[in-house]
Amino acid sequence: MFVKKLNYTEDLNPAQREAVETLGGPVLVIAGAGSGKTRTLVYRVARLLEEGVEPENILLLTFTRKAAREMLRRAALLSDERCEQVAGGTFHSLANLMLREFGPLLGYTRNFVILDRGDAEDAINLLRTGLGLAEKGRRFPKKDTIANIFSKAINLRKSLAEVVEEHFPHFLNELEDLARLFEHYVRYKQEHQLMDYDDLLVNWYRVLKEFPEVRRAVGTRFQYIMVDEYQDTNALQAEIVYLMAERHQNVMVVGDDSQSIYAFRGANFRNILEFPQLFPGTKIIKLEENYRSTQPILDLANAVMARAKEKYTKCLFTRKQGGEKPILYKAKDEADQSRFIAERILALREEGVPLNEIAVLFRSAFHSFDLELELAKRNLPFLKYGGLKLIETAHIKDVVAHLRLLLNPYDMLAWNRVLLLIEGIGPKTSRRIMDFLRTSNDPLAALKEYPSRPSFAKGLQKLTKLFSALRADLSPEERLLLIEEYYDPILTRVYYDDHPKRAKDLDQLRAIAHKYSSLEEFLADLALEPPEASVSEVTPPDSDEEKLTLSTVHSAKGLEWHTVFVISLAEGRFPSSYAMGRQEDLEEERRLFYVAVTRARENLFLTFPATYYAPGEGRIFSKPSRFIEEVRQDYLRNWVPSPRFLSLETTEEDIETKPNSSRFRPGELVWHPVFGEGQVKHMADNEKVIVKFVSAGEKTLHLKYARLERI
DNA sequence: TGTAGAATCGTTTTT
DNA sequence: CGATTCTACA
Repeated sequence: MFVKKLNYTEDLNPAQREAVETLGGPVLVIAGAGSGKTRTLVYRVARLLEEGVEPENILLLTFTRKAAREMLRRAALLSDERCEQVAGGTFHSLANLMLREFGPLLGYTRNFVILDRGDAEDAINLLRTGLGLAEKGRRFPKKDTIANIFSKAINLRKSLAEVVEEHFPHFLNELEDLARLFEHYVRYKQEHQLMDYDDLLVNWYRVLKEFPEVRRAVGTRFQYIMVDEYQDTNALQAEIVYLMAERHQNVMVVGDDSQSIYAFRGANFRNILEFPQLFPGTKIIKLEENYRSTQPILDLANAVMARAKEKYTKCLFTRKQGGEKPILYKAKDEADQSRFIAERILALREEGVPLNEIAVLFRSAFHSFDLELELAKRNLPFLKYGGLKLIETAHIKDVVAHLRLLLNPYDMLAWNRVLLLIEGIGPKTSRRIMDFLRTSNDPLAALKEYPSRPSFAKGLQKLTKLFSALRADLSPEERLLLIEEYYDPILTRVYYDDHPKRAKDLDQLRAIAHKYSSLEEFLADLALEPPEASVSEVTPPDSDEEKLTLSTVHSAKGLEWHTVFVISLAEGRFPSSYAMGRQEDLEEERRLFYVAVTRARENLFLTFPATYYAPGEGRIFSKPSRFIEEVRQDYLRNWVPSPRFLSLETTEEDIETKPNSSRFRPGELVWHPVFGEGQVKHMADNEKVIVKFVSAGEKTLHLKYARLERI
C-alpha cells in the first residue's frame, strides 16, 4: 500500500509538531480558537498509523459525529486510507456502540431504545400523572423542568437535593416527591429497555467501573485515545475517559477553556484545567498562534476575554497582515437589521464571496425568524442549524414510534403514541390496551385479540394489519413507506392546517432512511445525530447550490467563514435574559460571544436592533449588549452607509472615482482574499471582470466591490 | 370518555 | 405568538 510521507516540519509549527509527535502518555493541548487544533489531531492520527499503530486501536472522541468523520477523511487524504477505519464519534455514540455489546452485563437487551429529550419528558409526565403529582393547583415542576433536574444531577454527579438547592430552590419543598419520581423513572426505563441520553453515559461508566475485565478489554482495543473539545465534557465523561485510559495512559485531550459553552448540560471548563491532576505526568502544550482571523478581529476577541472574571490561559496572536476593525451596525428594529444583512450579503456575493463562506450567528434559534423571511423574499438560499430538529416534530415522532415497536414491542411510550392517533382512543383506552399488551409475549400479534369497542375497532384493525405487513423482511425505507400509507389519513386529520408541509418532512425522513439497511442503526442514529430541520424553501433540499449558513452560536462551534454576522446583540437577547441573574451564567454568555466572533476570518459584522419584539410585551426598546458597549470605542467602527446604498442608480461618478475600475487587462495575474490566485480572462463590461482562479475556477467579479489585487 | 375550543403560559443553548 | 394545558360539552 502506498503511504505518503508527511512533512511535519513544513506543515506544522513547533507546538503543533510536539503535540503530533508525543504519542505515549497523557497530553493536554490548550488550543485557542483557530490555532490549527483540527489540523493537529488529523496529523496525529496519520502519525500514529505511520508508526504502525492499527487504526482499530485508535479512538477519536469529538463533539459531533460529523466532526469525527470529517477529521478522519482529512487524515485519510493526507496519508493512508486506513485512517477512515479509526473509531470516532461522540461520547454518546461510543456508549451506544459499547452498550449494544456489553449492555447485557447490566441486564439490558441489545435492542434497547434510545429516548431523546422529548421521549424522556413524555415518560416523566406519564409517571408524574400516575403518582398523582399533577393535580391542579399544586406547584409541582413541569416535565421539562423535572427532566432538567434529573439530568443535571447525573451530569454534575450530584444528589437531587444539591441540584434543587442550587438551581431550583423554589422547589425545595417538593424534594421528596421528586426523589420518588426519580426512582420510578429509573425503574421504568430499566423495565422497558429504554435509555435516555444520560443513561448512555451512566451505563457505559458503570460497565467500565464494575467490570474490570471489560475495562481491560476496552483498554486493549483502544490503545490511543484522543478527545476533542474537552472543555465541554462533564465530570461523568471525564471519569469515563479516565477508566478507558487507565491501563495505558495514552490519552490526549484538546480544548480551549475560554470556549466552554455547555455548562447548562453539566460541562465544566475546570475539567480541562484539572486534567493534569487526573493523569499525573501530563505534558501540557499550548497552541496560541491563530491562523484564521485578521488581527483586528483577534484584538476584539482578546478584549472580550480580557474582561472575563476568570482569567483564562492564553492570548491569541496572528501573523496575518491587514484587515479592518469589525463593523457595528445599529438598526432601528429587527426588520432594519434583516434588511441590512440581506443587502450586505448581496453585495458580498457580487464581490465574489460565495454564499457558503458567509454565516449569520445568533444566541437563540428564534432570533433569526425575521431574517429568514427577508432572505426568502430576496431568494437567498440558506441552511439553518440549531433549534427545532426534524425528529422533534410531532408527525415524525408519530411515524418513528411505529418503527420503534418493531424493534422493541414493549416500548410502552411508543405504544401510547401510536394508539392515541387512532380515532376514538384517548388516554384511558390507550392505558387499558397497553395493560393488555404488556402481559403478552408477542404484543404486536396480540393486538388483534384485544376486545375492542365498536368506536375504535376499525382503527385498531387497520393498525393490526399494518403490523403484520411490517413483519416481512423489509428495509427501513420500505417499512416507512408502509407506515406512511397507513399514517397519511391520520396526518391529514390531526394536523390538517399544515399537513402538506409535514408530508414533505416525511419524504425527507424516507430519504434519510434510504441509506440504512438496519432498522436498529437507523433509529439509534436518529436519536444520536438528529438531522437538522429547516432547509430554506427557496431551493430544493438536494440542490447543490451554495447556501448561506444561519446558525446558533452553539452549533457553529469549530467552524469558520470568510464573513460572519452576529445579530441581535441587545441586552436580553445576547446575553440572554435568562442568564442575567447569575454571574457564572453571564460568564458563559461572554465565552459564547467569544466563540461567535472568532468564527470570522476576514469580515465581522455585529448588529444591534434598537427595538425588538419581546414575548407578551410587544415592541420594546433595548439596550446594546454589554459585550459591544465594552469594546465599541476601541475595537469597532460604525457602519457608514455609502452613497451607493442611498441611491439605487449607480452614477458615472461612482465608477470613475473607484480606483479599481477598468484597470485589469487580459492575462494579468491577480489575488483575491477568498479565491486566492488567478488570471484575468477579460472584462465583461465596465464594472465586471472575469477571472480564472487556480483553485476556484472561473468567477465573475464586480470591480466596485471586489478587493482584487494585482500580483 | 374523548374532543374541541378556551385560557394560560412562558419563551436558550444540545447529545 | 405559539404551543401546551384546562374546561366544558357531546
